[in-house]
Amino acid sequence: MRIATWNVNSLSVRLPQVLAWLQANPVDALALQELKLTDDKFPLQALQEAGYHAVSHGQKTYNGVAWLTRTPASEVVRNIPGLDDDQARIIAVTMDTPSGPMRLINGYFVNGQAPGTDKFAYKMRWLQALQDWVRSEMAAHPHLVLVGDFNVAPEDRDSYDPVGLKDTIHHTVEERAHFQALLDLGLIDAFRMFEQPEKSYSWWDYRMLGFQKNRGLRIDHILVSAALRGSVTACSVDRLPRKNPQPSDHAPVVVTLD
DNA sequence: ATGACGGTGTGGCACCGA
Repeated sequence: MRIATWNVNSLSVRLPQVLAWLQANPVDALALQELKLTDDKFPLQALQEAGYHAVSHGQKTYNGVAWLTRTPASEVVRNIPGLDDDQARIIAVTMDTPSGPMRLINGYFVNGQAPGTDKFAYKMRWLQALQDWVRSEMAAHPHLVLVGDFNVAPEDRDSYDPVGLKDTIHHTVEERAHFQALLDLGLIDAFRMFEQPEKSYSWWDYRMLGFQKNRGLRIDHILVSAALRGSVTACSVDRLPRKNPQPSDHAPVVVTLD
């Protein structure tokens, strides 16, 4: 079984690439972020014709998340329960698998702009609410995967310039502590379970030849619960879509489970 | 220090992303 996450930076623009990628990579579930469209504009039919069920939590202009699944999804939750949030950043579903139900949480985490700003304070509040909610989700669902665009580079090796960017957004002690707190709940960073190429990233700035120079960040993650750890056999970034004409600035991350 | 690129909205640019 394969599960993937991809920040597509506008599903309207990227739909042909998503369909092409799914044809080449027929994963069992794909989490999308930054749809930048409302649910009434969600391309449900095209995705169904590609063989996927889909549930979305859309929003105009910004944010928006969705799950595409091979089998129908149930127990759909949109946004963090109890958090008053006008931004569409979370969608969670349960998917039946051969080894039982699996809880799939997809997040488009807050960017945060810069430490000291209102947006950074919102990021901290949001991360705390997420942590509290994920804790309860894990108690209810032993087989759980938390994926998405975390907007956090967990360690120095996840950044092309950890010295120059020290304490800037994605690199702050506070953001990294929140990422660590998710690991402390018992989640495991699937990507780091395996040997990886040095300077592995999932996002590259559109500007200044960021991708060509591999000036990127690893901010898109797949975390798995302890009960799933033994079944994870691979996890990697697929850089190919970043080479497309009109690419998203993010590349998909894929995990394989037995 | 700033902007660089790309997407969106309703515009002649501003805002946001990371």
